[in-house]
Amino acid sequence: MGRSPCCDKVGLKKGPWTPEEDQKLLAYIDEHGHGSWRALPARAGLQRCGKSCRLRWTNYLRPDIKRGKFSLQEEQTIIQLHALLGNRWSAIATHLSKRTDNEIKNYWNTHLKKRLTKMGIDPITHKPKNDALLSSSENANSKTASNLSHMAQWESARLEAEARLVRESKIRSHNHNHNHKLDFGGNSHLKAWNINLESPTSTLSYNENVPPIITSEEIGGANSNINNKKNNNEDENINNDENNVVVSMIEFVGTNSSSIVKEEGGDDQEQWKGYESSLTFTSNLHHELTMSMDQGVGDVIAEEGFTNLLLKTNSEDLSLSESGGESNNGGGDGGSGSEFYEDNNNYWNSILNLVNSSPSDSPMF
DNA sequence: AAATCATCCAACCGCACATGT
DNA sequence: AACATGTGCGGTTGGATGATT
Repeated sequence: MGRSPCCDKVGLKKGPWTPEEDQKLLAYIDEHGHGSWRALPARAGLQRCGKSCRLRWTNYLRPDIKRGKFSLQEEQTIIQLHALLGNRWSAIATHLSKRTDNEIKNYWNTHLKKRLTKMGIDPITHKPKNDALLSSSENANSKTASNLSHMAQWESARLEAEARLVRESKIRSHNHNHNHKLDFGGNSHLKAWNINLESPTSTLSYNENVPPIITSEEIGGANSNINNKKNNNEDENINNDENNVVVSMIEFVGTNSSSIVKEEGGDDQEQWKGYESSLTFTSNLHHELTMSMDQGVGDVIAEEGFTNLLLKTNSEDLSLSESGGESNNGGGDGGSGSEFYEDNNNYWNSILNLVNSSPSDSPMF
C-alpha cells in the first residue's frame, strides 16, 4: 500500500526560499510554534509542504543556529565524534550545540573527508587506507571486515574510557578520599556493552613493540612528519591548520591510550600505528576494568559538557605538541604528566557520564 | 573577458521509526 | 494487528559562487 506523500506535490513551491517566505514562516512559528508541520504551511500562508518548512526552520531559520566558518576545535570534535559514531550526523550535532546536522554533514563531505583522504586515512574507518586494502585482500568479505573493524575501534575507545576512569579514580580516591561513586546500576550501558576480550569484533591486535610512552618530540615529529610529506608531494596542498586537526586527533587518541603516535619512516600510515594499537591496547585492560567497575569505584566530575571537555583536551594536546611541551602516556605509569593526566581524566569522565546519562535519549547507544 | 572547472551548501528525496486510530 | 500519519535522519542533487585557465 505504501504511505501517502507528505503533502500534495501539485501546486506547491520547491527550491530556494524567498525572504518573504522566510518571514512568513518565522512570524508564524514565533506566534504559534510549529505544531503540526503538515498543517503549518496552510496556516502560515505558504505554498510549501510541511517537510520543506520543517527543514527550512531546523537548518536555517532557527534562532539558535551558529553559522559561518567552523573553528579548529569544532573540526577536531567532528573528526573525533565521527570516528566514534560514523555518519550519525544528528548524534554528532548534539555535541556541537549550535550547528545543524546538515551543516556538519556538508562540512564533513566537502572538507574533512577530503582532508583525511589526502592523508591516506580512510574517512570511514579512520584507519590508514593500506590497512583496509590489506584486510580486504585477506578477507573476501571486506565489507564485513570493515564493519567489524569499525566496531572494534568503537568498543575499544569505549573500553579505554572506562579503564582510564577506573585507574584515575583509584588515584584520585587515594589522594582525596572522595566518596562520590559512579552509578553502574541496572541500566548502565557500560555494563551492557561489556565485551568479551575474545570477541570477534576485536580485530585489532596489540603491538608489543609499541613503546608505551609518547614524548613531546615524537608528537612534534608527527606534525613535522606529515608536513614533510606535504613538502615532498606536489599534490598535497593541505595547510598546516588542516594537518593540525588530524594530527591533533592522532595525538588525542594516542596520548589517551598509553601508546605512541609516530614511528620512524615518515609515512602517514606509520603514524597511525599508534592510533590503531592504542585502540586495541584498551582491550587488555578489560579485566581490570570489569573488576573495578564491580567494586563501584570512580569519581563523577564533568560539570562541563562532553563537547567542551573534548575540546579542552584536544586544544591542549595541540598546544603541547606545538610548544614542544611535555606529554606523557596518560596511562598512569608515566608519572611525569599529571596535568595532562587531569585533562584527559576530564575527557574520559565526560564520555562516561555521557554514556551513563544517555540510556535511551541518545542515538549513540 | 570568457570559458571552464571546482567548491559550497540549501534543499530535496526516500526510508525508517514512533505514535495514533 | 493493520494501517495512517508525523517526524527525524542520512544520502544526494543542483544551482550559485569562486577560482583558474
